[in-house]
Amino acid sequence: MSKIKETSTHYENKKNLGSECTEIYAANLIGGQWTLAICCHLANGKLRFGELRKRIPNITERMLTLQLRKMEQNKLVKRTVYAQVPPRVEYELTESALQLNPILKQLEEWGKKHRKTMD
Amino acid sequence: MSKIKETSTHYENKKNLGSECTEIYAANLIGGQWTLAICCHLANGKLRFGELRKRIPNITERMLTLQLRKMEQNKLVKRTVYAQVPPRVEYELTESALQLNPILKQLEEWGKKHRKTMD
DNA sequence: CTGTATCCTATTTGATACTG
DNA sequence: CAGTATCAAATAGGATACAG
Repeated sequence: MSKIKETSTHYENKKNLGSECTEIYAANLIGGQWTLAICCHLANGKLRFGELRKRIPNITERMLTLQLRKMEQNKLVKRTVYAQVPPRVEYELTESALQLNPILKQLEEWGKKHRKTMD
Repeated sequence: MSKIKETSTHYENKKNLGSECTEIYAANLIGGQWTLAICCHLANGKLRFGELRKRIPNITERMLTLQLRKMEQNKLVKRTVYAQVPPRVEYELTESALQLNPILKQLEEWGKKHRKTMD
């Protein structure tokens, strides 16, 4: 999740597609490899960093951090830091992200049906 | 869109996420950079290769071909070749892809609202 | 017209070690 | 506990030329 170079054609294309077409913009928000996995696990309430890490198989600390930061920027998660030793940080979905849930449910339904047509 | 190496951890992770969680599987299907753009333009009926290329700004022939092939594999588009000279190839959305449309509409609605919260 | 082939750059993800 | 830093691998995307 390195910083995207703002002069590349690739960057331009992605930006243009997203700004012209809102469903593309939305798909880009949830399209990260771990984004929806994190959403699933936060759907039932807030979790700490370490809890998320344990629940999501194979994710590295690095990727978890990067995804959470990106989702925070995109206003999909809220991050709360408690001034303690040892540190305690909790993550939860924003109001906006919660409104995504019914849509994801439908996507899941569609995916189940579609999968059957794939054999 | 190079061939994915089936021994990499990256590949394993992606596969596992997609097979456990159907909404992730579905999101992966529509997550390509040009996938939804192509869907939009095919939503109102079949189009030829060249028509698609003209309507989608900045896409190269290479990327259009790659995306269409991927979508064909994923059973999102149907490809019809007419045995003529010069060649004529038409693309159209499959039944299954058409059922995705209402969901994309909702995603679009959500995106519009969400965008406002981003300032 | 509808693609392929080749080469190259950009971006994402992973492994590992380390810090406050 | 909750991250960062660094380096390397893998994947995606783009430019251009060319073929059936």
